[in-house]
Amino acid sequence: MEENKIAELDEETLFLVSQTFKALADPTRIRILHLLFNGELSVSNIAETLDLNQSNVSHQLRFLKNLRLVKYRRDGKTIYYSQDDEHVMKILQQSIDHASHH
Amino acid sequence: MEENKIAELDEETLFLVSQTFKALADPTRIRILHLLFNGELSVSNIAETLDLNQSNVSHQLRFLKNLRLVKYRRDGKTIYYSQDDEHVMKILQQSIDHASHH
DNA sequence: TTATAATATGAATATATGTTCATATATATT
DNA sequence: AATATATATGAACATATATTCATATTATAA
Repeated sequence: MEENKIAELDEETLFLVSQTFKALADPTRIRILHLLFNGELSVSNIAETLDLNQSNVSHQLRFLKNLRLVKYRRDGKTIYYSQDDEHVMKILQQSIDHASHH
Repeated sequence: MEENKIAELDEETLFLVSQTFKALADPTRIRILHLLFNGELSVSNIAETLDLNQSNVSHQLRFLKNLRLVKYRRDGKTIYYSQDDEHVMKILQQSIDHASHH
């Protein structure tokens, strides 16, 4: 029988994983993603709902967009953001559930 | 019918979740936890294996211990660390698998 | 074209974080 | 008791990060 040895961690995977968790490591970004559970929202809508600076929200959304955790569509002057990574959203949901039971 | 509305995020849960993901957001800590998939290891063993400063490993282990992601036992001069949060370790494993397929 | 609204961007800044260095603590050995 | 080994700790430092401010961009409406 072979040992159930865990595979090596290559540099690229390590970077990707750490970046993804970094996205989830900030309260503001968690709140934004948490909001997007309910569906797409405009930047100003997110900012109002969470009582955040528009610029701040825009910066954070860019961060999330670069990691492809969210996507957007434009409708006139308004840009609607929505989730774009089921796996990460599921992990976030699980972790919130897990943490909220304490 | 009611809408499937997502519950509010209270301050404490938000903090806990962000802290947990912060633990997973650093490459060094990911490498340490990844090593611990295979079982308990001493501080010096971790440091050697990952080619890290002993002090650095010690600091990171303290961080992980404070979040109860790892636990330790002493045997003489040696202290052995091991994983202590199945849920988080499962999430890490999933995320590594997910990321390594790209 | 001018004005208005929604969003994005870059610079500035304060704070957080990761790592190293020097040293302290705890245990074992002689 | 003196020495050696394993780990922990605190200070220092460099870098990263989150937020704000001022302004640019893009699209609509007057």
